[in-house]
Amino acid sequence: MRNRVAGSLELIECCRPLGAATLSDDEAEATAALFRVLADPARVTIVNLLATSGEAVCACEFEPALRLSQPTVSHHLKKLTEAGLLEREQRGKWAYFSLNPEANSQLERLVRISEVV
Amino acid sequence: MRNRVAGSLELIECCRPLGAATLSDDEAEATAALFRVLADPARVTIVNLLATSGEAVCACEFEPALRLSQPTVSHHLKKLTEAGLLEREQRGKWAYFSLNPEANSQLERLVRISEVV
DNA sequence: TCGATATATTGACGCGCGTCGATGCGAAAT
DNA sequence: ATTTCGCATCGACGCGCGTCAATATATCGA
Repeated sequence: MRNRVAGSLELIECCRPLGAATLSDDEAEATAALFRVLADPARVTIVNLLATSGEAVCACEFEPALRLSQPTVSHHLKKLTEAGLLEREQRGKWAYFSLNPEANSQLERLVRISEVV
Repeated sequence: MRNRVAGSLELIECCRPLGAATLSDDEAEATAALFRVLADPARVTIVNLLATSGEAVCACEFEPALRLSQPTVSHHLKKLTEAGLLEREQRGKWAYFSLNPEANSQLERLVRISEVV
């Protein structure tokens, strides 16, 4: 703090002190983690493709759409699934992915950081 | 694509081909860039503090609230300002920051990637 | 003008992440 | 059982980012 002059009791305010944070350190980290999952153009595209598709999509379809190697696509799908945004379903030897129904509410939670609750 | 067996005309579909992406490469990158700006707990906290404060806040207040050095706080404030989420105002030797009125609409744009337009 | 204070910039360091080739694993087909 | 195919995992590489100390810049007060 810079509002107390050394050797004096006089107070010099540069501004009103901030109230306590409404987000704990853990909550801020969790929110940032969710943002981090979507902070990549490939993962944004995957979510958008699934949203416009409306149904489960085979993993092999993303490779040409993203123009990325198979291990990289698998890596992105795993990150999105771990974050709870995607659901994975095994059909024979194919893996199908779809948007988790709770994805929208998770994203809406992100927007609330800029709104007074 | 893997739906055509070599040496045969038979088609084996693993799934219906995806339609064209509704997001261009540039749009996906721009969306990811906005996510990336908020993919840090310090920046999430800054936005949240400004939202709950409701008014402009002196830069010096963030240093104790975030428990980060002054150069690091300045770095985060710059990133948020460059992204159009914050507005900067000089008052004497103090720098005041506030939420850009367009911040909410920018964040709402992010949510739409998971919704069919 | 000179010193003090607030903020921005620079340079450097370490860590995490996106990416790929190689490999492993499981399921289906022959 | 063996082969083939789809996907996951591993190991490695390069790049970008968060962080800080040091320094520069700017503004105010004496």
